[in-house]
Amino acid sequence: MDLLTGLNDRQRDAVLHTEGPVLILAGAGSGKTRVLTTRAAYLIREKNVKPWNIMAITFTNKAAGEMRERVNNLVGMGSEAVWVATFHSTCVRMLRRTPERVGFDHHFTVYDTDDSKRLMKQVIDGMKNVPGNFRPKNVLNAVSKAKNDLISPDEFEDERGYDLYWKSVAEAYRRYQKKLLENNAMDFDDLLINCVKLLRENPDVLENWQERFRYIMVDEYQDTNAVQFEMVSLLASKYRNLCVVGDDDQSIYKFRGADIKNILSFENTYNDAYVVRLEQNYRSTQYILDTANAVIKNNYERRDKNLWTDKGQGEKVRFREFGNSREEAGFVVEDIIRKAGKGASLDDFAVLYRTNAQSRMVEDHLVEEGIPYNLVGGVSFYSRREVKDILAYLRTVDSGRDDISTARILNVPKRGIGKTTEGRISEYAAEKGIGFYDALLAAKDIPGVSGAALKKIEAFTGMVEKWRSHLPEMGLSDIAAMIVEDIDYRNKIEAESEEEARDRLENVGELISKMEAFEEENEEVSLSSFLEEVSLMTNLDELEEGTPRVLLMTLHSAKGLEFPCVYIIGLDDGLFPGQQSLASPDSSDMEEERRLMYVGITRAMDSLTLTHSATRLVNGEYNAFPVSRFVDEIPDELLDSTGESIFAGHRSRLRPAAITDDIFDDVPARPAAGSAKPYSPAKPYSPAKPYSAGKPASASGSIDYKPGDRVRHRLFGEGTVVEMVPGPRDTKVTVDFDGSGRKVMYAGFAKLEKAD
DNA sequence: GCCGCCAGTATTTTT
DNA sequence: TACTGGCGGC
Repeated sequence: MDLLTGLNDRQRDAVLHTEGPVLILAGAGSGKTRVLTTRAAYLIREKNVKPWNIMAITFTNKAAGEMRERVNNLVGMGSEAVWVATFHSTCVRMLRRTPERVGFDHHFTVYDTDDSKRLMKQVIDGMKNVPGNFRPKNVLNAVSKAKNDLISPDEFEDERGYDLYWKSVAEAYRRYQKKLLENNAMDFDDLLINCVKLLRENPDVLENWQERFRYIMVDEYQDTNAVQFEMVSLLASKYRNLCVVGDDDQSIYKFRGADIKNILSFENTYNDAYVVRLEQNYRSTQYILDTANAVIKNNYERRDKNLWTDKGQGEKVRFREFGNSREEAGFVVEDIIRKAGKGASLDDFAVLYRTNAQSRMVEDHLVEEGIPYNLVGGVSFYSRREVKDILAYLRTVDSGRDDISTARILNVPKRGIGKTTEGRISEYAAEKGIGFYDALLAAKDIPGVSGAALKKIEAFTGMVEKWRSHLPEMGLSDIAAMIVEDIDYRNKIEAESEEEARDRLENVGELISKMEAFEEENEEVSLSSFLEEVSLMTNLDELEEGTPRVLLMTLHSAKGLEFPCVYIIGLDDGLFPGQQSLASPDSSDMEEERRLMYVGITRAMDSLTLTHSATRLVNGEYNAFPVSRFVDEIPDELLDSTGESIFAGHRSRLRPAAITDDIFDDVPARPAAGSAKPYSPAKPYSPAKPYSAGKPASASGSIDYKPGDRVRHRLFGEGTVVEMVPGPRDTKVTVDFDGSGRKVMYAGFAKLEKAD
């Protein structure tokens, strides 16, 4: 039974209990992925379950990827038949088999948030008598909420139609769904909803999938919403071998429709459920865990539990206060430098914050110090304009029913087909009940489309038809290259904006490389399959390993990750917990913020630092904030907060770090935080590309050294340049450091100085 | 049809 | 502060 060696009793229990409903309450860092993967292997090896009868569902591609790899390693032969996928890709795969059952054809496309917004805008523009303040984003939010609760447009109107505003939302919702169907497209929510619909309305299909998935495991169960719950329930209702894993304390996606009650009341839904609690934490030190426990126990809506570890006490959790956010960020960066100087790898560090805007200040300091970092979040590669443009071309070529994509590129790059013409075409399309692209093909019959416009439209459709005719024999990267060539993208984009052109073209190049890679990795490549994979990608999936770098991300993005050394910045009442949760009459909003804090604390393995800034620039104006209440919830004996506060009363518990702290032993003393200096804006800089790990903020820095030269680095001291390789964005420099050995770094980031 | 200016707005976001 | 979207002038 070598599978079970190394597991603790509880974990073993969870693995061995294979039949019937099982709830695994897995605290942070308690080895749940290991349990899930071992469980799959155990089912196959010891219980003779066929690999294809096992399904493991996760939320992120990343989690699915990790699980896949570990299952492959444990199971060996046949492991690829185990179904490991995200909710959304599971739905796509199920829907692709029989899309006609829910009114779609095999080429259906998946709309991302941007596409959905465009569509909703079209819908609203086509409506009369809309209320003021009727913006696509707001309407879409309401619609998404309704969808997550499985409420149809009609039900929505029945429930809330008495109010004029909500009546309009219901109408927009209805029209939006109709348009999606006409465009043969589904938004993210629809993937789940249509999947549930497919299973509910087609007993034969349901039966088929139930037979296929006899053992179902769901990861991060606390984040499931009503639709996901329904989908899992349907699939599991025949064999009832449903094993869910989660931690109610880590439920942080309520705003996306996640319902914590799904995990809290699992035993009510399945009254014969077997419950296993995993409470031994393998990640953090005792001080860190005690801190996490102290904070989370203030929540009412949770299952009581107590995480423990045998890792030892460790260091106390540090808390530092500053007068402004610049000092706060400066401290964090100096501290990282200090620790890195003592031998820590930059990969050991993560800086976590509540809102994305907070990254800027830290980025400034990192850039200034020449420390590589990677920002998770922001604009993802696949949402960049130029990438979406090319993808829209591909989608148009692929299906011709995706009006949003076709409309997007009709005049991109500019070819003189403006709003007026576009309006006439969509009007005609609506009149005839045909698609936008088909209306373009019939442009000559459209009244009001003049000779010049007609010529341009025909040139456009001519190109699309040509590309389409090449589809059968050409690879998709070749098609893409052909498109870029035919539309003269290079010149057009350079004419538009000299400055961004280089970046844009690089991104387009990268997209084509990704296609080539996709063609190499997959046996059966079609344009549709590529577009499908891409539509379900997120910025978290673009995180590449490589040059050691500090990670910057929101607390939300950090869930599921761990780091030896974690900084949580911005512990200000009003920022974290946020203003809305403070003002909310619903205590569950504050509880969600607290869970977020819990998630943040439990990311840390050995070292955790919390910081607070008394003043902060928010939305362009200065605000003063008290210390976060979450800090107050940590008992004094767990905190290293160095002295007492010089702030008058309130919650501050300490004197500013600079006065008593030895942390700044190698930097000039700075003024006390209490005497907050007036803010001086940081010097201008260009932010790093979020998706390009460790690449430089500005590649333009002058390089005055060459292989063989002696150079000096901020962290590693002096060394000799061994090699310099120019890369797409920056030059990779290899240096043999006298003290720290050989390192590879990007020139723009490393800020090497010539030493002689 | 295109470009530029002004006004409005601003958490978190697995897919 | 920083970005986006709408509208008016050319």
